[in-house]
Amino acid sequence: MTDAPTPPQKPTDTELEILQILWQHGPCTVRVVNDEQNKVKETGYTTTLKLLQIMHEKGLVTRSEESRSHLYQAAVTEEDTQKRLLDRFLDTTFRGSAMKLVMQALGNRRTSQDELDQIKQLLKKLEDDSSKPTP
Amino acid sequence: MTDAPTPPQKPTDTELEILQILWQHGPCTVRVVNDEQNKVKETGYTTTLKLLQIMHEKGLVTRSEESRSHLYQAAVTEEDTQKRLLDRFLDTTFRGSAMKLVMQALGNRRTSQDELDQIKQLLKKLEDDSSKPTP
DNA sequence: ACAATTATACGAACAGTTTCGTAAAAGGAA
DNA sequence: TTCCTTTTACGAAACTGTTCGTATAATTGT
Repeated sequence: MTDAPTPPQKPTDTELEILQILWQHGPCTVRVVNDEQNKVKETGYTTTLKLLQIMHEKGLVTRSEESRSHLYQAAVTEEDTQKRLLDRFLDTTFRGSAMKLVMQALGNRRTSQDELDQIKQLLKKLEDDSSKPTP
Repeated sequence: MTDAPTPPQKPTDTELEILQILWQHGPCTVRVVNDEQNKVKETGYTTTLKLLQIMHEKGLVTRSEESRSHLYQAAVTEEDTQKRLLDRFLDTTFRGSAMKLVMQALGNRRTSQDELDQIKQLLKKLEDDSSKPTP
């Protein structure tokens, strides 16, 4: 092994958009990523290319150069990234109060009964765990 | 009235840190804000001053120039800002799924029984409301 | 009144991000 | 082969956000 042990970098907004595309599509060529971006916002092809190259340097994506069109792939999982960003967001915006955030998130948006049930289930589990923390 | 009807701007990270200080302390002089910042991270006085001036231009803060040391005050409420930022964060990071965010937030951090109770109460209220949406 | 301190204003340097023009290499079709 | 298309690589411009040096004005103390 030579390098890139941990890529604990905070992706920028645009980088996150690209990661979303990669998470949803799996390995993609620059062309595919660019097409996806253009569905939302006009973006030059070399702009997308450059971004992917930079993300590669940062270790956010890996790439296969086997075929002429390189295949880019997310090097970080969606959940890890969400967790990292959520931690940061919670601290900077809600001063660490998960509860305030949860209350706002549930209050602001319409949540389906099915989703509410899932949350209730999690709450029950959290309460059970807290009664026997270290088994 | 002349201007500044709505300041719907997304504060930068540093601006948010300053807003937090203003929300916690109420109207502050540059000196006070700078002292607070220095408790966390060394920051030059004129750096703080410049930031506050820019935030003033953007309409994020108001200022009173009555005394020589101007008094700066948040022009946006903490809750409005949290709501705005949460909406954006939810879309960019969790693709709009409030549930996924809530599950992560509750799962990642230790939440007290009291807080869990508050959330359960909110869930009950949400379920009640959904049965009679428009009274 | 004078010096020292403290404030504001302003502009410029710096760093990071995003965009794009242009060149060069690779491949495919005529 | 030669031409056309697609791709990568590279560098520089355009932006944004942050930091700070310096000038100037107001205030205080001696």
